[in-house]
Amino acid sequence: METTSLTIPRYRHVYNRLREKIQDGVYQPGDVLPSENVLCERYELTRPTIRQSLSELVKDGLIIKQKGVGSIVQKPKTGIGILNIRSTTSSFPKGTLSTRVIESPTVGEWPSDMAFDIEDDLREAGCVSLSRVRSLHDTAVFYERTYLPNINLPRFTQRKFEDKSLFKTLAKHYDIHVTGGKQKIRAMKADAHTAQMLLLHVGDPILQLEKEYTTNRNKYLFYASLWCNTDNYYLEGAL
Amino acid sequence: METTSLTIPRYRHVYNRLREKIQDGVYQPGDVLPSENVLCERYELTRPTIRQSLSELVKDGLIIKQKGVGSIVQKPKTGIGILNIRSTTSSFPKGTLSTRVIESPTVGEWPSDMAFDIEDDLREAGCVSLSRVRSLHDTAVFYERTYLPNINLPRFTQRKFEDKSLFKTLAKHYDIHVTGGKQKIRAMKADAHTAQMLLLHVGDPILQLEKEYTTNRNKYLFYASLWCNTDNYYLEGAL
DNA sequence: CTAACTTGCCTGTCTATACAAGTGAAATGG
DNA sequence: CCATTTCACTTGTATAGACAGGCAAGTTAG
Repeated sequence: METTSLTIPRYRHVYNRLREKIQDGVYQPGDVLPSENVLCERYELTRPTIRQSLSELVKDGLIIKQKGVGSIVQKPKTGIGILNIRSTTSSFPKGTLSTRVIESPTVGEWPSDMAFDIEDDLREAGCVSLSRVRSLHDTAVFYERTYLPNINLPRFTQRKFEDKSLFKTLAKHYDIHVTGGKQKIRAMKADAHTAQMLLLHVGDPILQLEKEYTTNRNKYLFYASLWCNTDNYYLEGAL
Repeated sequence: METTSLTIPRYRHVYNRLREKIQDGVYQPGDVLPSENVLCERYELTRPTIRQSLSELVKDGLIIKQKGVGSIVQKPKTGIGILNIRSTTSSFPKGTLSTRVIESPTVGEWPSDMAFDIEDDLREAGCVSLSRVRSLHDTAVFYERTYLPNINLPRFTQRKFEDKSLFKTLAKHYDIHVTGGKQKIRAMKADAHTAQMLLLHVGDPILQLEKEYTTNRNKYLFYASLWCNTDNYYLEGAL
């Protein structure tokens, strides 16, 4: 019997609430969040749990903590927040990012020029790939190709990703949660295809990211390649 | 009275030990680290403390954790590990990275084109800047300019950074520890000066990083600009 | 021999508590 | 009025223990 853990951890619940309040402007940049002890009372949790929520906000760069002072809300990012682990869509305020699906999910082979080594199990299972272009304020900012192992993903190729994020789809329908990963970054010249996708000229400098995501499912990794136009927007992230 | 905290936290001590053992090959890639309970006994600490050490190793991408299995050692990075918070020198095995000082620490003004807003206090204090070129296997991989506020840094301009890292110098002589930060990344064409530093041609695609570091000292921030040649080495980091 | 079950080990989550140490404002004393 | 001390509040570090849930190997029943 598969016992999917549909209960989200409490620290994540608090993280979500606080993040909403920061992104909605309830807590303004420069403000100090309620102290850890106050949050303990408010959410009826103990301090280690609250601290775990706050440390996730630090990871995202939404707050910084100062000993003897508190948790200070940071100014929202002006660039593209895809350096950290959150899904792309959740890195932007609602409505600012638009997505165009170039290639719907298709079953096929793994690409030959993967930036990461993949295990034989995954290679044999084959690969589901899709590609999208994301735009910010009507300028194409990045072109993304995602590769997932074709294991236990019933009806995946028929799903739509227009409005939903891939991360949420994986979580909701397949109980797959991203737990971590690695990335590689380099600068390169745009080739013909990428230039077309990002509305640039061939040879323009673009930024390439290769990502490997680990999940709660043992040995289930998936991959994404991104090409970014950074003429107007930096990539941003916390250290 | 200044009471400098010269005792390092225990979780950091364990982190350092484990990291040494991983980088020295005592624990090989694919190996499972001793379980948390075993580490508790070995270092005579409790599990939350051990877990904090391990979570730092996860941040660095040195291990990943798998529920029901353990902490699995990852393959060492083949690229440049400057996306995370560690100092540049500590991101490389000893002896692989060479540093050439282009401009020794000099007191002057802040640059006019800073990627981050700086507070008035810092601006008025003036700025100490230095620049270095770092090479990996005889190829120049990045050119780095560092900017520090000129506050309480006696004899700083006379110090040498040839062999020591800036992070260690700040920690040892001034008790300044880096606690976090932000970064911005973009792709651009090399200008004349950068091309000369990195032995490239003008117009070649290079990667630019702007970093803002926060420290344990209240309101003491410092900054670094990096230009990277990613022709041969990716930038790598954990998510 | 194979499939189902049991068991032990492992990490993930959470509680309850304690003390150390940094910060800033209020109280105090000259 | 100003400098110093005190104090309340904050986060940082650490202990001790509990229960859940994933994983793999060994055991047992068919």
